[in-house]
Amino acid sequence: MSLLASAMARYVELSASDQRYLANLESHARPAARQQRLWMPHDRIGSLYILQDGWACTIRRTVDDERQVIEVLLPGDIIGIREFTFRRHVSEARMITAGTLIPFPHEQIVDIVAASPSLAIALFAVIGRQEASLTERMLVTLHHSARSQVLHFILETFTRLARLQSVTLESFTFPITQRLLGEILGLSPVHINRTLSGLERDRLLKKHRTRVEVHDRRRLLEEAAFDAGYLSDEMDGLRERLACLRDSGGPDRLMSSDS
Amino acid sequence: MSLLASAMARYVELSASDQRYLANLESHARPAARQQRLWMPHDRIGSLYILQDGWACTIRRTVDDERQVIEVLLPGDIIGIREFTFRRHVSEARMITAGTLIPFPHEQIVDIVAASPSLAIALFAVIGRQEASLTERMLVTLHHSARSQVLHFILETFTRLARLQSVTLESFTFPITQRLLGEILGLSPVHINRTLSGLERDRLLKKHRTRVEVHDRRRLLEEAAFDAGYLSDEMDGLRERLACLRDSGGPDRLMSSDS
DNA sequence: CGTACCTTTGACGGCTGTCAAAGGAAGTGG
DNA sequence: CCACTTCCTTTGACAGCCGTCAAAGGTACG
Repeated sequence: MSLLASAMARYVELSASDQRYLANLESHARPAARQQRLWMPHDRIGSLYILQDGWACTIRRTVDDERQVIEVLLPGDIIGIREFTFRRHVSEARMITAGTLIPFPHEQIVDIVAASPSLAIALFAVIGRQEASLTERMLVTLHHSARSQVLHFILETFTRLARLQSVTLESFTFPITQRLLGEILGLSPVHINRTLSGLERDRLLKKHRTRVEVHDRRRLLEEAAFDAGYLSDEMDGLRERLACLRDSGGPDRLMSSDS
Repeated sequence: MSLLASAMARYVELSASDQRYLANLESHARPAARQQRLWMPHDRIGSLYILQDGWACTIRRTVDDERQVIEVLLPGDIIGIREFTFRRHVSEARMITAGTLIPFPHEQIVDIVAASPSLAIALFAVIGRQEASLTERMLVTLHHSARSQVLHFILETFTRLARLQSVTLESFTFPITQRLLGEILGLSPVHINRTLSGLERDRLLKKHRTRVEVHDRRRLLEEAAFDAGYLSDEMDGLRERLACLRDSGGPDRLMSSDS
């Protein structure tokens, strides 16, 4: 199954035509350079991008031109789904590492929603998880120390990575500079540096270049106050209701606008 | 047109059957007391509520049992739309003032999405605005002083109110205690008090009981760094695409599960 | 090989939290 | 209608986390 299809299948059953549709979308992948910009604030909404490979992020700027990263995107995520109902972007989007993108026009969401209730609900689920992730970050940001925030973000990212590929806490890819980590958590790069030094001094973990090595898993989990509940795939009642729809013979017109 | 219908009609054209469906939903309104709880964390997802009258909020708790308000809901908002794709609530929801609620089972979203692409897209638009509001708060929270945060929240709330009823900046309803304002912005009630005192001392505005009176509109706008762009109703291309669907004769089965 | 960016370290200041206590307002029950 | 209780508001003192400024060394990319 394709990357996107398996992301959606976490939430709903995909019909054969749903899967064909998603596979077809993915057939137009193209490479993206490190730091490449996908859009800027005030740009008209055009393409959304499925991130097939690499890391990306969306960014907002304050009036003082400070940067705040809103979300960090990993393979399988849809870049821009947050804003497709707006006329213009408020955020900036760019690649963090080099990678691969699958662009598709934002109006196509309308076709997807019209043709497949299952995919529509899966999109709601995707957006809901993104939003939950954001509220979780807000909670940690407003009520915990810089140290907890750093640990929390590292654990969250690890958990998301672990669903995509085989990774171990002892050492995993983490291509986030200290400056960028500051822009994610809303902290100054100087303070991020002090915090990471402290974590290394206390033998909790070490970040070197583009990797993180966890040395004391138990204390890490303790201090991070991380509860993966908000990343849960579980839904309630919706799959069953969708099944009813299918049994009663809903329409299936997804491939009609196929390119 | 009903409250909910006009909220949705901001984003898409509603067919006669869409409007009938929403009007039918609203026929089951019931009163809700001040401070009434709608659900608690870990409750199974059951009803969503359309807020017809009064103010409500959703809340998350940190591990230290501090409270963080995630969203403040005004008449026309859907309480719980954020979490309907989860199995259990992570947030708490409760009324701020007394009001009126229209409950409906969360699975019904599936029927709506299956039957009306327009309503489905409108739901995406609603969720998108909520999320934009959240990222905006995050931006202000992480990069501006308590004073700016307070001004920003007051202006945002005023702007939302102004779309519902005729209100003037000079004096409008604001049933938020200083403690609650602290829980919204992630600040201590003590500091909220100092900040409000400062704003009153500087002749910017005065909050007394359940009202806010703005004395210096110009400086308020200046200091709040408020840009209403993220509350914009505008969409791009989606209405047109929905119109194409209608012309090509999509299904219309909304009233089939009517109660 | 040079330039730009990232990391590291020190000094200093300020915004905001915590603790504590008292006065005021509002809702409750008799 | 009054008394009581609870919650909200206000004020002062003090501490600490984190931002800013500055400078230097390290690393990577062109």
